[in-house]
Amino acid sequence: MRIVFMGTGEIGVPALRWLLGAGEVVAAVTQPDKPAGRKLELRASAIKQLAVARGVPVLQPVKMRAPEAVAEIVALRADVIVVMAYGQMLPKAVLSAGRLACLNLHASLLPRWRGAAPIQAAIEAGDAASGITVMHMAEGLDTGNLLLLKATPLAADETGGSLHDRLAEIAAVALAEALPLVAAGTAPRTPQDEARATYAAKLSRENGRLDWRATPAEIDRRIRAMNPWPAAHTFLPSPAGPRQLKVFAASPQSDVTGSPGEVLRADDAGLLVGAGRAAVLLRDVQLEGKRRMSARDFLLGHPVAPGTLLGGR
RNA sequence: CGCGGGGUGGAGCAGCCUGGUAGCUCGUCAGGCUCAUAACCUGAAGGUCGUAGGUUCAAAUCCUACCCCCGCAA
Repeated sequence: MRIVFMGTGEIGVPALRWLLGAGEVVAAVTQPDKPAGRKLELRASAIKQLAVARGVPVLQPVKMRAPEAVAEIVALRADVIVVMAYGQMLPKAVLSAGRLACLNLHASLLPRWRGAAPIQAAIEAGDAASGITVMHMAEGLDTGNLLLLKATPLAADETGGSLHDRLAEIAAVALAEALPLVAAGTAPRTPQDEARATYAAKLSRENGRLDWRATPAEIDRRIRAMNPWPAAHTFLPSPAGPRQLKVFAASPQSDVTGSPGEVLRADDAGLLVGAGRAAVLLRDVQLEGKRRMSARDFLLGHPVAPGTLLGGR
């Protein structure tokens, strides 16, 4: 089977790796290298790096909708096109460029959490489970007919990072189950229930801003969802002005009461901060310019007096 | 040359501007107090102050180059 893999994000790596071992990957299509990192050096996507390492041809069209780009894809005469976290909407001409199918792997149980940030959305919403959906691509945003879904329960301490990594592996397994069905012509094509569709918009740093008026449980979910990126954050007052403090782990404290954002206690256990009508214990933090560390270590060198108000800027 | 913070005993930080005995909070070890303790008291070990040069009588501190870590922005 001639397979074309289209993807950019790290989450697609296990799926591509599985494909490389299972079939004939005739090309990997990924976003152009972009300046990234502190030096703004050009960086190749994780997908490109893997493809190059395995000697698979790489295509990096700037605009997928451009006629030349479409022509390039069509010329590959793919049997199946597999898309995961590619980062661009695909024109109809590309969707139909796969002889048997054009599949998309999506990191949620569709139709819940269509869109760019389904992983974080599931955790922040407190969902009991997430998963991978394999669907036949359609022109809309994650609206294709369903082929199969593989669910995974969310742990109490689930983070965006842990779920991301797990779903990446599940995606490979899901693909391994879906591909034979496609080859046999027996792949299901179940329309999504539009009424149950929800959307997870692309994240920005603002999504990580902590609102201390929220309940401890909500704050904990946001912190876990945004860990490690874009990371939940608040602001710590200092003589030089508010400094950003990222929070990577915290525990809700229902038996403590404090006003929103007020530091109630700072000790070996961490920073106890008023949240909603209760409190949250910050255990893993990172001050801007510093490395991530336990709240305990942080406090050794950055004493925070009880009464300090977090969040103001 | 995208902007900025930082590299100081095991950990987190101060000291640097205004060169001249290495400081703080913890940790570790030993002893003491205590019914006991993560509490308290006493003492001890442990540092080429990122690397390489330079200035100086003298450099953690000033100058130059390089390496590494991190925040922003992408």
